[in-house]
Amino acid sequence: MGLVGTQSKQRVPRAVRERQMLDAAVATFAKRGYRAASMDEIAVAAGVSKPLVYLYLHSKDELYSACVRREAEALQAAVRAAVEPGAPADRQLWSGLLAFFEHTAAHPDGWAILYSQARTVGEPFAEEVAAMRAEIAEFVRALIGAAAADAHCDPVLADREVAGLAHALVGAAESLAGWGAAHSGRENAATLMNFAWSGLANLMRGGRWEPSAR
Amino acid sequence: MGLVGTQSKQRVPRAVRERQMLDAAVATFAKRGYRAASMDEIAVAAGVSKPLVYLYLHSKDELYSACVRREAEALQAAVRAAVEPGAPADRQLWSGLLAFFEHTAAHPDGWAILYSQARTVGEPFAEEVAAMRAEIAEFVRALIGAAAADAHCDPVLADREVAGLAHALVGAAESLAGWGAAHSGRENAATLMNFAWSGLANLMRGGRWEPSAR
Amino acid sequence: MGLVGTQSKQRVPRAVRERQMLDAAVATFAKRGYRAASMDEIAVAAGVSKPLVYLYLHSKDELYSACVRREAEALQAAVRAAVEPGAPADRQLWSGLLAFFEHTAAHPDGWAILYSQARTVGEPFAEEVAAMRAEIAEFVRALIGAAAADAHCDPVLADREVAGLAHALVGAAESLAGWGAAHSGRENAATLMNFAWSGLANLMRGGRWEPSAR
Amino acid sequence: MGLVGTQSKQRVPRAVRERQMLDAAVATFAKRGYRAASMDEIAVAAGVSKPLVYLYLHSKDELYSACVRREAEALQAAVRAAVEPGAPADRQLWSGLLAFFEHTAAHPDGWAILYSQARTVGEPFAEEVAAMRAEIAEFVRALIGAAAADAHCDPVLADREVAGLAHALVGAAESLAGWGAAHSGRENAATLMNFAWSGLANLMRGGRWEPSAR
DNA sequence: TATGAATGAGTTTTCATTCAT
DNA sequence: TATGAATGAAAACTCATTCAT
Repeated sequence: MGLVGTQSKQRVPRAVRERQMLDAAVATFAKRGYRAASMDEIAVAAGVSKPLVYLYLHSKDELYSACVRREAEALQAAVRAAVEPGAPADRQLWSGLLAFFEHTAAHPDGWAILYSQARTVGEPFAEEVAAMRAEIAEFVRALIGAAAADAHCDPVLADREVAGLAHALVGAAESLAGWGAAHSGRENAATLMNFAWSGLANLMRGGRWEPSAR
Repeated sequence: MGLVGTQSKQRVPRAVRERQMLDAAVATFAKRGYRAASMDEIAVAAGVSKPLVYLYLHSKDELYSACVRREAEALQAAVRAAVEPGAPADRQLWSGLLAFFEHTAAHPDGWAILYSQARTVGEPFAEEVAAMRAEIAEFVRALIGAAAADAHCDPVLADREVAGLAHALVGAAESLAGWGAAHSGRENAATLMNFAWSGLANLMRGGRWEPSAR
Repeated sequence: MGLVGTQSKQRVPRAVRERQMLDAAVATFAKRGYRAASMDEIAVAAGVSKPLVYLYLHSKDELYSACVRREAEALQAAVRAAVEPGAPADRQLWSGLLAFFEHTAAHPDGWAILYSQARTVGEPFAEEVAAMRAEIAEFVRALIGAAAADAHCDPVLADREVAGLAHALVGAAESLAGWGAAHSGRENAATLMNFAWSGLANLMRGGRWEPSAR
Repeated sequence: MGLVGTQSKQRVPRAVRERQMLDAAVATFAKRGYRAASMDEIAVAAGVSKPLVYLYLHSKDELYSACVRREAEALQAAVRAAVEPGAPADRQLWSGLLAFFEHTAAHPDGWAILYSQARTVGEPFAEEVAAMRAEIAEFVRALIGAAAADAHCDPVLADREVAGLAHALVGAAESLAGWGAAHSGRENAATLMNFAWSGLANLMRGGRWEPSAR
């Protein structure tokens, strides 16, 4: 006794324990989903007793919210850190996408919580996730807007159209992140840029695909 | 007694009852999510007793699977019916997208089950949904491949690249279907075509966006 | 099989089951108190499973409220049935007290719920009990008022004074009911009448005990 | 450091800390009831950590018992101090009642513990309270007995009858203390004396109310 | 003297599912 | 075909209590 590692009831500072719990919760929620994950399982995964989880995180809802907040902030931080503010719009978009795919590939459980699980309607944290998604979409929207301004694009794009494009791009990225977990972030980012960028460029030049256009 | 409308415990043919139950289940699952929806609530919504639901649909899982199957088939049928086999690829894509957006807008509960709810991992029907999604992606992939062949596109697109594009397109459509519920299917479809088609066209011509391209 | 009494899972009509549950709940709450009584124990005492208790009575709170309501109504009915409306006030009071003591002696558990347990502050049914007590006090107050009017009592008794007397009488009766559970209702009623009635009579004649009166 | 008021973990003598804890416990038990009050809440209210409460008071039960004991002794001391041993019986009763009502009005939380909460059967301190109540009743019984002896009351009152009267009086006082919290102790005491004393006097003179007495 | 960290045991409540008719 | 009656199993959450410092 007295040796490091001999602890039976480890005494660990609160901050550390909270991180352990969040780690365990993210993994468990990712694996099972919100409703199917039990507090019991999370506590076991965290290596503590259930009451301690409640003492620190208060409820299943708050625990999930804390997970979502942490993972969303990490993702946003990664993307934001990657983007060089002064660079041309396509460069910015590329950097952002690259960071996005690399982060989600590196943190699949966090991504599962943000994407697959948290969409679930009816749960009390739905707005937390919706807000994060809206923020990301707005970020992309601003990028597209800036690019359009750069290009002096003539038949100005309607706001609603830009917003729609942003949502489409976000959805495409999310889908690729899920599908392409096995592929490198660079490949995914390139796919999306190829897919989207010349479409955007064309749009900005005033070109439009017309349904009647045979 | 015996008069039409006087019976309280109606004897209704099995097929009709089953449809009532599926309707109620789809609505309830869409509103609450799989776990949160209770068989009690579904039975009440269907206007029958719980044992009858079990008699016909056997279990919550099977019930949900039946819902997913029905809604997935309806969506696929709608898309397939809209596409003219002989038409040029862009025309086919346009028709498919239009049908997709119109169907999801017309059946938001069905769409919620396919998209939001059913993604939830860990649930036993996850594969049902994944399969449907894969089928749709494959359909799109085939379209793109056909278009590429049409265009005699020279630096042949890698299979993996085409699949990635297909997934991106599907994700973009899904995202738009959720975001743009308020907008007309035609608008959404146009947005996506503008967004995606010239990118594809450009790709087929061998143009590529390059990260190094400053 | 087929013999009466061979049931393993008895099928009993809802009304009967509800009464069984209320009986068990009254006994258990009386023995343990509201918080200390567990739904498990009540279910076992009622000879059913816990879910059935919840199916019929919805929650511990509602269950307790139902108990209080039932016992309060029974007590009030017993007292009210015993009082002859036209009789002189002392006669009415006597009959009421007698019925009160006999009923509480015959239903000690019900009385425990109304008196000992239900006074507990902080519980959500407190007002239910307070209301019943107020109703009884009001009934007595009316009796005293009527007696005073009968007696043409001269220095009219202040309303507040009458109300105070009524509360004192109720408290005395409650105390006796608890203490004198072993004694006959008739004895208890006589004790109270002797204790209280000539005091009232004296008051009505204008006599008052004065603190200064050595 | 070392300056008065600078310490955060105050070193306070045991006696003082114990009083703080009892004060907090009395207030909390009064507000929530025995079961609903948590040791956590009490510790917070006392401004100390939970282990310290256990160090000094050992368990929830013992803590509650200590509260009951302290409040009961304070009430008894107040009543006893007010009664002049040599005075005539009615005078003694008057002084005791007055002190009782004034003390309970001044210490409503203490009274709540003794009266409302502690009656709860099934809890391990029930006897503590019952003992106190018995002691008070005995005190009153002695007073009545003395008065009867004073009055050379002829048809000697049976012991059981005197005890019953004492209990009735105590219950009346308790009821008034709860109902009449808003009224002055003097008013309440006067109400009771008027209510009870002439009844007692009459009894002692051999007068009895008879059920048959129409 | 004083406390942050930790838990075993128990609570109320819900739900998918079945039996007897 | 249809249902009222019934339950096993498990979930979220709380609490009195103790250990290590």
